[in-house]
Amino acid sequence: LVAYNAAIGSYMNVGEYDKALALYESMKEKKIKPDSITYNVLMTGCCKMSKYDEAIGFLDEMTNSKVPVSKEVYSSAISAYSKQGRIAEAESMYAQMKAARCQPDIITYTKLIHAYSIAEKWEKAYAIFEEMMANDIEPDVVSCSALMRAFNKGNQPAKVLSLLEYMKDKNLPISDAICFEVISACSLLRDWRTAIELIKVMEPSFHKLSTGQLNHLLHFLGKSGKMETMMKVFLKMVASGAEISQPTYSVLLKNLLASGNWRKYIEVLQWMEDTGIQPS
RNA sequence: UCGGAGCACCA
Repeated sequence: LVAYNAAIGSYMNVGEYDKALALYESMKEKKIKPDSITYNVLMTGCCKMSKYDEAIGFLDEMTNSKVPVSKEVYSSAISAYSKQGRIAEAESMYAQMKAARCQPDIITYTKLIHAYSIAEKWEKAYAIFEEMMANDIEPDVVSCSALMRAFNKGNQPAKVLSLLEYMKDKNLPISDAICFEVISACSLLRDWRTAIELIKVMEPSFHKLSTGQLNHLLHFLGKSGKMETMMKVFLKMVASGAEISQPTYSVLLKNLLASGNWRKYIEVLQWMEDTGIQPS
């Protein structure tokens, strides 16, 4: 059983849905009864490939064959529904979970918060967050970032900033995800000063950021007219030995052009050529 | 053996 579960999971991770399914069929032929882990692996695998209906299909098979539904499976089902925008069904899974006396944990709560963020219901997301705390579960950095996402999508940037204060009080680390949510919030509030301060705090860990994140940062700085800071960050990227690719140059050039800084524009174009990157 | 958020340009 364990070997089957692991193998099905591996096929799912590399996108071999048919092979995973074949294994599932073969285990049934051999009278090996799939357990809740088997079903959860199948469901999460389906979700990764956006096969949500198939995921729900496995949930049905699971309940039909009386396999007990674990909290992991409830959580996966909540995601499967919410990612399709079926929030009512996600809510009903949560209700069933409670009815089955299955204790939601921090991951379940985070998925619910995320579900409401997809559904653009920040009030509901916040209510889940409070429910979680009422159940003596301490928010962590992931649940906070999920709630921040919901706040930003609902145009509640001030709430993002107060959540940030809460996190500082609790000594929660400020992850890069949190940072980008806060930057988005500052952007909505046109509060560049707070954003720039935050970027300064992140500076020592620039080398850990992905290229996408660095480009996002440059994009934000440019958009807010902080050309000097943008160039400074860029030079730090170069100095830290990061691979600078064409999209990074595009962001720089676009912003320099928009701000009318054509001298710098030409200079950057020159750097780009020097490093052998073709302009698109 | 299984479950959670976030990541730019372009499209």
